[in-house]
Amino acid sequence: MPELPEVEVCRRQLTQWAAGRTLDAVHLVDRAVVRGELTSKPSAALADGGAQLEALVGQIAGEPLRHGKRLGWPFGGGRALLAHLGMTGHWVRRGAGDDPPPQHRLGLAFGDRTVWYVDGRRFGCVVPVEASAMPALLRADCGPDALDEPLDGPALADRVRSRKPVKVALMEQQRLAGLGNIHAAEACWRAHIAPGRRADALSPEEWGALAQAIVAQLRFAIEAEAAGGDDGIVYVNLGGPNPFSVYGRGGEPCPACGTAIAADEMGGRTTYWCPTCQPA
DNA sequence: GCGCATGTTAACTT
DNA sequence: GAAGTTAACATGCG
Repeated sequence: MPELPEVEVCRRQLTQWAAGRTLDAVHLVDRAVVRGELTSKPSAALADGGAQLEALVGQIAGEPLRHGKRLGWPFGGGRALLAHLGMTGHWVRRGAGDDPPPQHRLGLAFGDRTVWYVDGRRFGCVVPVEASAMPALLRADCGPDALDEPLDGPALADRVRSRKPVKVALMEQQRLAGLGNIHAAEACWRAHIAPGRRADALSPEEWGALAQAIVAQLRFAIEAEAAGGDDGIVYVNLGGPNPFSVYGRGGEPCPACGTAIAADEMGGRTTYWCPTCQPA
């Protein structure tokens, strides 16, 4: 599930659940979630991953940082974890004696509660690193954070301009860190820009509208998702009605004008837009 | 069984 | 070099 808003909600929950507390024990259920670098391949498991995590026991957890879709979580003793949620990763909290949630991969025990990393599809991972290196690794190969380092129209144009469709370029983390398939499409809808427009064909006004739309979309999503339960993430896109304006709504009426939402493949991902509000 | 899925990356083609 | 396509990773769901 995770794009920037989902990762930010995880960051806030980990802060609330663990920051300032001593890590009492580690339950490494699936060794493959500990990797030597941020990668979606479980086959890249770290050989001594268990020992690397055990080295954190007895240390005090700090407050996690976020850049784009990544987390960087400092611990005492000069250690830290980088984390990526992949496609299905999330963190939940349970009582120490409770059954862990299904598909639990890693548990971190703090007092009478355990924080579980859950990831059905196993594209997500944690990476043990030195705390001093963590901030740089956190943003390596990434553009500015789409929420915390917002760009104005001209700066956004400089970073995102390319011959690719604008929605595809918006998803490239080297240009701008944090947008994925859902929120890139939603931001384009908010800005009245067709996702298939070439990212070198937007006017200055359109770049300005897109810059504002990105921040508005991310703030909206974080606010909606932060309303989730205390013991686990409730993503806006899990269960319940679809909260998005165009994503996943092919054929349904546009919430603004009633035109049927269009769906097509773009850069290998299904893309949704309103042909009236977002004219080609 | 089939197609699809919110992420990332490598390999190959145009 | 830029951009598009496909596959791979592993799993669940409708």
